[in-house]
Amino acid sequence: MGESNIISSEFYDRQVIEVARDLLGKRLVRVLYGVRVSGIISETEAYDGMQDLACHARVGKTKRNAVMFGNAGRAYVYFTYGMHWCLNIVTGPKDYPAAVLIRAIQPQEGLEIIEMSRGMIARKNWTNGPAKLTQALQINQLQNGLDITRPDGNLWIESSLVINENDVKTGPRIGIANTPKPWRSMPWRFWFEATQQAGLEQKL
DNA sequence: TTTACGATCTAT
DNA sequence: TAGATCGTAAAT
Repeated sequence: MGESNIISSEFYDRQVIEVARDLLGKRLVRVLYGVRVSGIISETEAYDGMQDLACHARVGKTKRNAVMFGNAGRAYVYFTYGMHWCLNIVTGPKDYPAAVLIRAIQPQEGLEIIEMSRGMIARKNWTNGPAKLTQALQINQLQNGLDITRPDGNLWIESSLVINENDVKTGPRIGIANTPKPWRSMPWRFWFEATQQAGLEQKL
């Protein structure tokens, strides 16, 4: 099922900032009902260790954030705002809590399943937010701690587009207004405009 | 046990 | 711009 180019743990076992940038253009793949459901990662954010006061790990290791303290290449899926699930990929060495939040994807495969998962919502709003894409790909607490460097969990990331440095935008992370400086303004959000990417716009 | 607050989304 | 909605971690 096209699993030959699954990204391996070496990719994730690096500085979280680098991984967050390099995940742009990669393909997030979910297998549901035996069908590939996928999208190109178009927006990410890096959360970097206990000193980063926007990171869940700032309070130390807890039951909730324990996965972040584990090996790179695992899914850290957390529940927030009483109703939403968000997907992160753990990076860096064991016992260093860092992860990349996947904030948006551009749908590519399994559009019927995405439409079914998202209900009667405008197509452009299917997966343009961290809790929207988990809804679209049916990701929840069952995927927390999952090894995404293997195909058997039905969730992984494949190499795909290469995004030019000129097309990468950066800025402060979203939704952390109460986080102290300098962490509130660190430019650790990465994204690219999908329509600028040749080959991708035709598929959108 | 109680409280305050979210790494958000949606309708208004 | 505000309401939904509840797990989590710290305070009581």
